[in-house]
Amino acid sequence: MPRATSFTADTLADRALLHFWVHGFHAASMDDLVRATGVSRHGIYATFGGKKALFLACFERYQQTVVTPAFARVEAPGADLAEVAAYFETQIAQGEAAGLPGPGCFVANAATEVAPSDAEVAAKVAQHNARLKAGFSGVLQRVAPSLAEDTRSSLAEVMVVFTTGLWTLSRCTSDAETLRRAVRRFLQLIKGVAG
Amino acid sequence: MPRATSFTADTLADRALLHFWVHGFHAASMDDLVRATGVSRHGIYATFGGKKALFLACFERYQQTVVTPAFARVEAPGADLAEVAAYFETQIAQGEAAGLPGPGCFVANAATEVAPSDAEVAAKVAQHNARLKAGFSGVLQRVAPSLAEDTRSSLAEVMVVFTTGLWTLSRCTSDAETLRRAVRRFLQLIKGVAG
DNA sequence: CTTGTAGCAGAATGTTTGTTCTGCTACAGA
DNA sequence: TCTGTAGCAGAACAAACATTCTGCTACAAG
Repeated sequence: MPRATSFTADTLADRALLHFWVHGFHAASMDDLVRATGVSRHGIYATFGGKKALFLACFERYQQTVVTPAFARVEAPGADLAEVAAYFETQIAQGEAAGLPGPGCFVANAATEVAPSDAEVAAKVAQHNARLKAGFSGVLQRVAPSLAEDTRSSLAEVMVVFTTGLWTLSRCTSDAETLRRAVRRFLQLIKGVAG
Repeated sequence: MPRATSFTADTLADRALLHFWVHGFHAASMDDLVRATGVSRHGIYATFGGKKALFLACFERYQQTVVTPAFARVEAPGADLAEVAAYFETQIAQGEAAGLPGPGCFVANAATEVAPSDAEVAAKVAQHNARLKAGFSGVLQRVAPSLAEDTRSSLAEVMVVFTTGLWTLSRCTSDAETLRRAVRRFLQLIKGVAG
């Protein structure tokens, strides 16, 4: 029997994700990725087949390990705006921990850099945004059941837009406290309409 | 006397801007830029010195030819939220005219792709965001002079975040009408607090 | 029309990219 | 202790990249 592999597809994707997240797709070379993951070129190609496929795997992994845990509380039955606040806080703190300017949101980065020239990534981004909108919409339904459906829908859209802007700015703004102030004020605006 | 140049630095930057705007920095090769601008490699290098310098010139040019005209009405004395609405509409329509998914905002794109690894670009992005905030803050001061200063400041921050998200989404969302709905709803939220 | 300057197109250069290949090594079974 | 399978590190590769160079060409002045 030959020796076992020293990594799994998931651990490889996790480490590559961190690198793509900070540096983006084009600026991350395979040499960088080999260094960052500790996995040989051969290992990466044998596992995923290429750079683009690795990127897509990282996208999936980001959903599973970052978005789902952070957004689950918003999607949970009974969630209200406090859960939305907690979601924002989690992601801002994550950027802060990585040393600001933070990496922002992997999906928002991919939307800007890769999606315009890649239909596969664009579809995944649209799917992610739809998920956010559904989550926010659920909270609004709970907090303000008397709201008309199209009002709720457009408010959820506003929250998606705000969320996206937050991650874009957290990539180049070195002041997490300003972002926190904006989040608090934004949630007050929503509360003003929704209850 | 030799023949005159068939382009000016400004027209060259204008054409390169369009290409960078849609494709981003890394995905735009010099070959692409030569094709897109109609200016020879020699001409580009003689005028700006390199790809990075060309990109910075495009940034400057974007401020002059896109941001300043579109944002001037917001910065004008006497501007109110209708001018903010017009600013958003101008940029959404611009994306639509370019064929959605639109190119978004050149600055927001640069913030995501280039700023994290380039201090010069990061500084320009920060400057741009400060300008937006100042413009929005001026409108709020006019519309709601009774608001406390820190309330106005954080509301302006919220508007900057929303604006940034709007351009990021307009790059991958094929539905300008949804963005328009979100803009209308967002301005209603602001009005609810400010006037 | 001649002339000479400087812009132009495209070839050439050296580096870096993504990808593939090769020889060696670790290690589970006999 | 042997054996052979399969992972590993690094060399090797072609393509693409930003940049530089070269010979030709257009054109304003005389």
